Amino acid sequence: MSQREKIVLIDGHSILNRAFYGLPTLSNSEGLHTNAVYGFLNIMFKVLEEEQAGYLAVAFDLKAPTFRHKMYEGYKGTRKPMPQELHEQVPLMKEMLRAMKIPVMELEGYEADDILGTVSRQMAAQGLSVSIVSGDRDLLQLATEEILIRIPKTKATGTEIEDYYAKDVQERYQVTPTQFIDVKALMGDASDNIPGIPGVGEKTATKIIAQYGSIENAYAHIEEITPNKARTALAEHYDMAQLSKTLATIDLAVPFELKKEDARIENLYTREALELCRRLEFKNLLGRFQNIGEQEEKSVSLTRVTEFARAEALFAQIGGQPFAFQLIFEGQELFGVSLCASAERAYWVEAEGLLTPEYLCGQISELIARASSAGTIHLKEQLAFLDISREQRDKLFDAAIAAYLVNPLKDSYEYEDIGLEYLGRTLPSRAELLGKSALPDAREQNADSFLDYVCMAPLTVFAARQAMCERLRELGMWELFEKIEMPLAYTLADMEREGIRVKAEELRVYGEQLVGRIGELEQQIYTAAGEEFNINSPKQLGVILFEKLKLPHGKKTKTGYSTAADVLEKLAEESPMVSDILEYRQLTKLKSTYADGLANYIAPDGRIHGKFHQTITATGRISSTEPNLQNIPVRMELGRLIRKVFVPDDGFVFLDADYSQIELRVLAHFSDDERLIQAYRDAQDIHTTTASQVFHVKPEEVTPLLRRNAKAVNFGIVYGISSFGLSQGLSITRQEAQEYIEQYFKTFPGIKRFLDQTVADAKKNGYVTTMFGRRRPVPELSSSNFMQRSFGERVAMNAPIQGTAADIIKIAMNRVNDCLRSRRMRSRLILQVHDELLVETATEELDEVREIMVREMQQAAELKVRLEVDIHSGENWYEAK
DNA sequence: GCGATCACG
DNA sequence: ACGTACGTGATCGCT
Repeated sequence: MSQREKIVLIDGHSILNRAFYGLPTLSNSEGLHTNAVYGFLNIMFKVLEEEQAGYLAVAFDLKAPTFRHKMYEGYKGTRKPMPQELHEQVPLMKEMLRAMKIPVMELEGYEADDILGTVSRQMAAQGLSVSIVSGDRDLLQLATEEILIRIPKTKATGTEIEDYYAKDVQERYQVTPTQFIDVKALMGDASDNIPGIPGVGEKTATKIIAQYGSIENAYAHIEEITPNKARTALAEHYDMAQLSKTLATIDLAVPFELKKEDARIENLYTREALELCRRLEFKNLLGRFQNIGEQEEKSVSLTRVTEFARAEALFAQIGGQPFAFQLIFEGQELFGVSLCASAERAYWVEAEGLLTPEYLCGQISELIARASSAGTIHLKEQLAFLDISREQRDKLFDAAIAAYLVNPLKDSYEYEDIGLEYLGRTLPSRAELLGKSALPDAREQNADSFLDYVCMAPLTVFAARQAMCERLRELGMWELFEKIEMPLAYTLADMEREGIRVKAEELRVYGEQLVGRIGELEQQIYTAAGEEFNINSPKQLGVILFEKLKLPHGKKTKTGYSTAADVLEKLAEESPMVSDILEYRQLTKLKSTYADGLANYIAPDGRIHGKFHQTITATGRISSTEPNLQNIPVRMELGRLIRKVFVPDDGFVFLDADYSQIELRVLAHFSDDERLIQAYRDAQDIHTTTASQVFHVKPEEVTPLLRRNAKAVNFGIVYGISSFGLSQGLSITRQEAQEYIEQYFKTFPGIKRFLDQTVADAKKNGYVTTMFGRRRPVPELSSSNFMQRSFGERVAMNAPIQGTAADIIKIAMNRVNDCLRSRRMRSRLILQVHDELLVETATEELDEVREIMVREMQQAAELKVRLEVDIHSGENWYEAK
């Protein structure tokens, strides 16, 4: 390897561009796009490591016109503007370079190319070996025997770099680097608006220059040039060719000087750069800042406590101080508890011997009772072990819920996410510390990492809590957090503990009935197809339907023909087999997901204890898993029958209450639209009223079809209307859908005003909010991609509506649950399905519970229209709907 | 692990 | 021109 000192010169905009288009969209919690900066840094680090260079500088273009503009007004005139997502990353990139003390070279009147050309010559003259990194092949003209041009390619497998010294250019393009200019001048360059010679492309240009060496020499031998077309073109446009050559020539004598010493790489990993990497959430790069991390690392002492007396002393010592804790468990089994009352000292008390799980849980409950506050992560999951009285509840702080409210778009709210976001610290994740091991194995195999792991959560929560609370206050979400979301954690824990009773035997019988019919259909389908195949494979089904049977195929998916229900329904007339397939699909769905699926979740107590999640959805709704009890069939009768196996305990009945069109009512409230509000005040059927007003017919003349259309429009409005979406929903043309929408907005001008205003505000702020202050960031709104931006607009319209409805039912859930429990009633809230609550009601409490549910649901929020609640009782969920 | 499909609000 | 209705989760087939 050469002993000469090396300098790397980077073509800033060009590499940012490459990185931007080569990497998927990436943004941090502030909604800043970061993929170009990230990709740039990766390319930069890769090159520096490969070359072991001691010097580095980056050149950028400036906005100001260059000498080329003065020479030729069309120069770069029609170039596409940089997309906003890339544009906003340019200042971030420069900030990062400044933070790393890397010189940024810019000069008014010149392009980065000219600076790179000039500086590369200066450096080479000082005896350095020079590499220029660019995505732009125009720079190949700068290659010499000493100056290397490096062109990175972002591929799926990583970044690969093409290297060009002068001889490599010759080899690859059959011309010298200098001649490369002449080639470009002849063929022109659309992206730079270099005009070139009409009719001359790369092939001809290369041939001419390879033969004659330059445009000038070619012109001197103009009569020899072939083909004829090229000869006449060059003869006619020689002036243009010379202008093009001047435009395409990189200026090597720019009045700019890079001082070698300024470009010396001292330490890229400065504190400022670390801060910026944290802000941009470049997790993978943080490891490079290890030294700083270590300097920052305060000495934290972790203590494992296994003796009863020491545990007693510890609990006594923590006393009434604010603290953070984490119960560590798997399933029902508690392994111990970690806790801390300072950021420097954490303890792990292992459940062992005299330190029984019951004792530890009792001690933690006791500490909570004595303390003014206690923090943890994922409180709901720990409540099974704790006994926290109603009065103690508001002392508890769940950092996952807080982090979710601050940014509901993340997919994880573990301690490492919180450490990074609120403390700027990269903490080792569970996978890094323990791998895939179960807790007892991890404890045995690596006691030190296990101790690190269990202490991580309380230390993080203790340190981050204040910042998190401040952030919630700044964002106007403190009350939402304190009054709705934290209490909800207890309500959800109660619901999960109660579960819902399921008649296992009846469920089995239901499944058996399906099996018979599924077998019949299967045979019919095979017969019609003339062969056996897997009907559940869209791929195989597509081949049968659209290739073998030659049925007309509708839309396609990425992987082939679509066989989705809406496509098949339009084909049902073509062949009875298609109807069989649709029925087959329906039945197998019921069998696998519901009959068999649900049976797997019935616990020994005869009940299903599904989980409700509070930190999943972008809008504030809760979600349900293991199993999902929020998507039990109801729309089709056969599916709906499954609800008969969901039954109340003996001596109880179900009371099921649901909000009537809560989202449209929320919209009426937000929009203040007189007609919509009046419609609700008059207690009319809202879809009929909409149909009557939009289609200008008397209410009594609204046909079922008109009502159906109006209903679809109302749905569309709530989803963030678009003519395309509505046309899909109604199977009509986009033009017709557009007319419906225009008519609708004419009828309800307040709604149009509100939706427009909401989108405008969202674009200005970058987020939307609900009635109770819940936020949803909408980073898609600043996208230059039409599809993404349109999605952002629909989200901006929908999230405040869906989110406010979610806020309201959460309030109602807390109140209903609290009311039942504080009155010491036997009835229990057991399910929530977005606009519906199910209470397992003691027979003797039926009237009282009905009153409580209706009252609390109606009064959960005060809107400009009444919140209507429909309520039904029954011996099972089917009857109670 | 991901796409297609379909169950719900 | 672009080409989707908003929000979820479970199951299946396939790579």
